[in-house]
Amino acid sequence: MFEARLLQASLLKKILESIKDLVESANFDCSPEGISLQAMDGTHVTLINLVLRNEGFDTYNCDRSLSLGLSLVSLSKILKCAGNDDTLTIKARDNESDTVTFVFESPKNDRVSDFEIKLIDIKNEQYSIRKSDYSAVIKMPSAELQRICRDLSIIGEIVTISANKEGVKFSVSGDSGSGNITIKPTSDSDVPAEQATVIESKEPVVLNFALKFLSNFTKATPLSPMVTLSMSEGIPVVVEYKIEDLGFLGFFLAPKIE
Amino acid sequence: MFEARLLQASLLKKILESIKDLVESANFDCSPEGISLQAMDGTHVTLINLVLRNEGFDTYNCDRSLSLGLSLVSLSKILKCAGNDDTLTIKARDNESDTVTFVFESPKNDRVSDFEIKLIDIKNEQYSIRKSDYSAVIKMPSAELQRICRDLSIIGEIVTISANKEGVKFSVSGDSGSGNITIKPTSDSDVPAEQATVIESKEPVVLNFALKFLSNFTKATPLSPMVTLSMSEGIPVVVEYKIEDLGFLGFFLAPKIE
DNA sequence: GGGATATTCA
DNA sequence: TGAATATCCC
Repeated sequence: MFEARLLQASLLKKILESIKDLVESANFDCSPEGISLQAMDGTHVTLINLVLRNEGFDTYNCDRSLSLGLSLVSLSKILKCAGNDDTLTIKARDNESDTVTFVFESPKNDRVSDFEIKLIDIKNEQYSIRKSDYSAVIKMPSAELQRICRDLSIIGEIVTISANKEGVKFSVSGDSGSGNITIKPTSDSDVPAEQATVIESKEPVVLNFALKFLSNFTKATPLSPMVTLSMSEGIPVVVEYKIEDLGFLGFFLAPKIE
Repeated sequence: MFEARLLQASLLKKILESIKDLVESANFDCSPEGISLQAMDGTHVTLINLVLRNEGFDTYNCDRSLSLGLSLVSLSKILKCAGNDDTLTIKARDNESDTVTFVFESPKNDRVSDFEIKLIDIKNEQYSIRKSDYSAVIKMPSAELQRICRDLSIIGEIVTISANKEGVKFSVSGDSGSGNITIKPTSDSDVPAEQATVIESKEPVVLNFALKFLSNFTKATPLSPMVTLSMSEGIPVVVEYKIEDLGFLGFFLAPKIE
């Protein structure tokens, strides 16, 4: 028996909005510690790494680990049926059951909806997610990254991110011209630390990425006011959104080699 | 000579939006008491029952009864030409005339439009609308019914409505899974009576309906903040929207027999 | 009040 | 199928 109750169904809604266009289906790995999901897109360019720790749930009961394979499109459809302030309870029997139940309850408890989704058998690939000692780690407002990706997508398809101690430059060029957006670490001491842009740079890095994917990642913006980009030469960038109290949603994107 | 003046042309606009996809043409039966319309869809699954009482009109003159047969699609096209705050005057000569005139006037009276539509000869079938003593009568926010129909349409095509004193359950199942939405009577005394969900249940009922039609009925949502569902085993459900001061728009839908 | 999304019209 | 609009959410 697995049962996890989340006060804000909208959290999972936002998570699905930001991953459903990247991956068709994935296993939600439920263990006593929490729920996690790792999945790669069809072209194996991006990897999604979602971690939701048990402490972040209103209630969390998981006797033994189980993998819930779900169509992310179906799940996102069902989550659209949740009211904006509904709570969510996820219920699954055990490994033999072939469905999982999502229960939404309105704040006043005058409306309860439950949806059953069929489970899909997905072979559980283990992706090695190694903690690297990144050359550059940038913490910045997530809305700003979203805006940058949106703006640069108008110009071209590939963005060059150059980071050093002084700042981070996002460069793009296309048929109609080219553009650069540079952000600098926050110096204004009026800005609270949680909202400050911070660059930790061990050595300068320059990497190219497909804007299409980066833009897609920024759909997770509603999850967190801040985002971190971790980069090293030759390995995937990590774009990570903390999910308050619960965990985080990370996206890995392999750089384009010219 | 028939002449009826309505302060809000938008009311008739909303009425037509919610019925024009169900019935091609219908008779507007004008009598000294008001205007009424009964019509069935082509497949004889739904019946529309519209009542607009004379008191609700700004002015209302009708010497003797007459039936105005109109193409609802044409009428709805013409009503689209009305400004949002325009008043509407409906004018018809008598039974010999073959047109009816719709006059729109802007609030400041600086713009007057008039449209003439050809009358159609439609044989006036009398549908027996018997007031039944329903097993369950549910009054609920119309937006909530609309939301429920929209959400459940994502999952499947047939909804099972089960009503008893405790609540009303809308159930649906489809390829990807199944879902139930249950609403309970309002217990919160802070909610004004006009906005409260109320269930009058004589005996439990369980009925199946095609969601397609129910969803269509909910296009009438802009007419009223509340809607009532009246149900008894084996007879059509009535979905009724009160139209303030004027009357009501009711939809009858025969249940699906399994 | 601005952005995003859902619905409607062309 | 795309664009404009209306509604909802932030």
